Amino acid sequence: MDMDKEYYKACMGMEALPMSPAGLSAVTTEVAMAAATASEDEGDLRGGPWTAEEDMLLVDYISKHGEGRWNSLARCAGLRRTGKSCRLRWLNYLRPDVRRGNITPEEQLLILDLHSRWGNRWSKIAQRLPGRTDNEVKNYWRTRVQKHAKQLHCDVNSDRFRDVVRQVWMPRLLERIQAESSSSAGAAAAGVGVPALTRAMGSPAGASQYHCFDHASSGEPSRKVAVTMSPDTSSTLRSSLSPAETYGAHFPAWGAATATANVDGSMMQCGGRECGAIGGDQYVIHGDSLSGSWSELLAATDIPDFEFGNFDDNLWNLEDIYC
DNA sequence: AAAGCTGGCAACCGCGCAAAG
DNA sequence: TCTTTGCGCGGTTGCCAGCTT
Repeated sequence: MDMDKEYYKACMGMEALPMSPAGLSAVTTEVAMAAATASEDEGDLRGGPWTAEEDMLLVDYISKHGEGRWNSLARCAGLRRTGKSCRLRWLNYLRPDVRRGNITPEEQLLILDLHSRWGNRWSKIAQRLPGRTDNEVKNYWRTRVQKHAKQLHCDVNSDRFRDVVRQVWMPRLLERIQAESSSSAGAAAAGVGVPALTRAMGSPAGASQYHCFDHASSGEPSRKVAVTMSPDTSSTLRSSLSPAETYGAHFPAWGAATATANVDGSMMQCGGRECGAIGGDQYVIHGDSLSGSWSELLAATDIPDFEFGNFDDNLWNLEDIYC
C-alpha cells in the first residue's frame, strides 16, 4: 500500500513534521528502528498499561510525522501495540492539549445539558468541551452522574432523574458558576469557549431576560441560553449585570423568584411541566430554594413520587454535586 | 496492621461505517 | 460489486489507590 510506503520513508527519517511537545525527551530514530526490529523478532503485541518508554516512542514519532494511519504508525514507531491502542493512548492521554481531571462546574453543566439532548454521544459531547476526551466525559458520567442516580433509586435515563438534574443540579451549578466568578472578578475574561452573556432589552412586563451565547464550538451555530427573571427578582441581581458580560462572571444569581432557563434557544417551561420540549431543555428554580439544603431543594421541586433516600449520607451535599 | 470494599480511570473490545483496492 | 483495511465510537473490563472495617 502506498500509504505504508510513505510511512516507511517517514520512518527512515526522510520526513519530519513540525511538532515538539515540551517536557518529553527526544527518542532517536535509531532507537525506534531497533525497537521495530525487536518487535518483528518477537512477533507479539503488547497489552496493558503503557510504559514511559512506549509513551516517548509514540509522542516522538507523532511529533515528527504527525498522527493518523495508526496501524502503520504503530509499526513504524516500533511499538508492539495495535494501531487502535496507539490512537487511544494518543487521543486520551498523550495529546498535548488534552485536559484531565478537575471537571469545572461550567463543564459539568454543559455535560448535563448536552447529554439530556444527545444521550450517550460522548464524542459529540466532548467536542464541545475543549481538551476533554470522550472517554473522560463518559467516565465522568458513569462515576459521578450515575452514582447520584443510584442513590436516588432511579435510572439515570429516567424522566425523574432528568427532572432532578434540570430542577436542582443544573441550577445549582449555575449558582456555583456565578458565585465563583463574582468572587474572582476578571477570572472569566473573554476567551475561546467562554460564552458571552448579554442582556436582552425589551423583556416583557418588567421581567429581565438574559441570553447566553455559547461560542465554544467553531463548527456549529452558537447556542443561546435565555434566563428570564420574573419581576420580583431582587434588584441586586439586575444591577449586577451589564449589557454585555461574560457567562462565568455574570450569570445572574437566583433570587426569590421563579426563574426559567431555556437552553438551545427553544422556549420551554418547567414550572408549567413542559420539560423536555422539542429541541431543548429547561430548569426552573422555585423561590429562594437554592439557599436551602438539598433535601429542602428537592422537596421544593414538583417531582412526584421520588425516593430521595437518606440525605444524611451527604451524597447530595453541595460539595459532592460539584465534584 | 491487614483484609476487604469501592470508586476512578486507563485500556480494551466489538461493532459499524467509509474508503480503497 | 465485493472484500479488505483503517478508523471512530460506545460499552465494558480490569487495575490500583484510597477508604473502611
